[in-house]
Amino acid sequence: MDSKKLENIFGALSSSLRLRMTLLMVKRPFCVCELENIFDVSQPAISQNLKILKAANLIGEKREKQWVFYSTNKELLSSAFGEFLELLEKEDAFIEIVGLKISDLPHDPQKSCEILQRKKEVLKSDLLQGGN
Amino acid sequence: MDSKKLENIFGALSSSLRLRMTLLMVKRPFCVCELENIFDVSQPAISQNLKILKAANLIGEKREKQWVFYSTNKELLSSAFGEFLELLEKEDAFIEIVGLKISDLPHDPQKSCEILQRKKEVLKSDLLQGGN
DNA sequence: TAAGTATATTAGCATATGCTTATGAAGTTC
DNA sequence: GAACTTCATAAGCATATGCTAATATACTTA
Repeated sequence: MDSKKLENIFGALSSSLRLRMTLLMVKRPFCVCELENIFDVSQPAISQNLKILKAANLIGEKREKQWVFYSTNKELLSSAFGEFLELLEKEDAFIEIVGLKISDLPHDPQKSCEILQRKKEVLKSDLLQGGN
Repeated sequence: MDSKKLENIFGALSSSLRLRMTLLMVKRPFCVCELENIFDVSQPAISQNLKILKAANLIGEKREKQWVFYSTNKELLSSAFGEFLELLEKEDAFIEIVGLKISDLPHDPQKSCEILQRKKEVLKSDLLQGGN
């Protein structure tokens, strides 16, 4: 579970529609035509949002006759949140994320900013950035 | 913790920059000028993203001399995720979210869709929608 | 109080998102 | 295999998002 996967999960759950769909599909599998009527958006909108949830691995699908049933992957949610909370505790997460050791930076913001500015000029910015 | 608050939290964590900022500020408080140099975006971009994190209550701020120090509200994250997982288990979450009892819907998608379509025509859509 | 520093806000712009309508593809049923 | 149903994809458009540059505000210090 890298941070890109977490980003996708959080992004998938950041819309009201997808959050409600996720909370619904945890109860039992639903097909697209049911979801379309429950949430009062067009069928393509449902499909598109299911695609986003699926890309985040938050739902699974199962074809049955002419229907496709989608259901929430509850285990993934639990484990993702758990791993995120672990990441918060992890002492060296700082290094992985910004390429710095926490001990490199004094608490005094004046000194800290000087160090960072120098570092910024030396290092290429792509070492620090991971896109958006 | 209603679903709107969860939405804000997930939205706040759905960008790479804000996710990394959150993981960083859990280690110790940081001021804007430090963050600006760490993440190689402009100072206004940092302030704007801090504002989003703060609106989701994910960070707290503490003024000290001319600096404003921001730090991650770790407890909120734990409790938010916990409450979301509880919501997934909650039997009647379905009712709150879509205004229907799960027992109203047969598993047979053909019958289920018919019921939903009738319900859709009867009920105003604003009972089912919560915006995006 | 003037100058300097840190942060916030505004305006503007490029890109992303999220819907709708139209269409395509795949499976079902008669 | 033709009509029907279900779902996915594409095109188009309006709005949201996220940055930068410019400016304002607030605090600090001499």
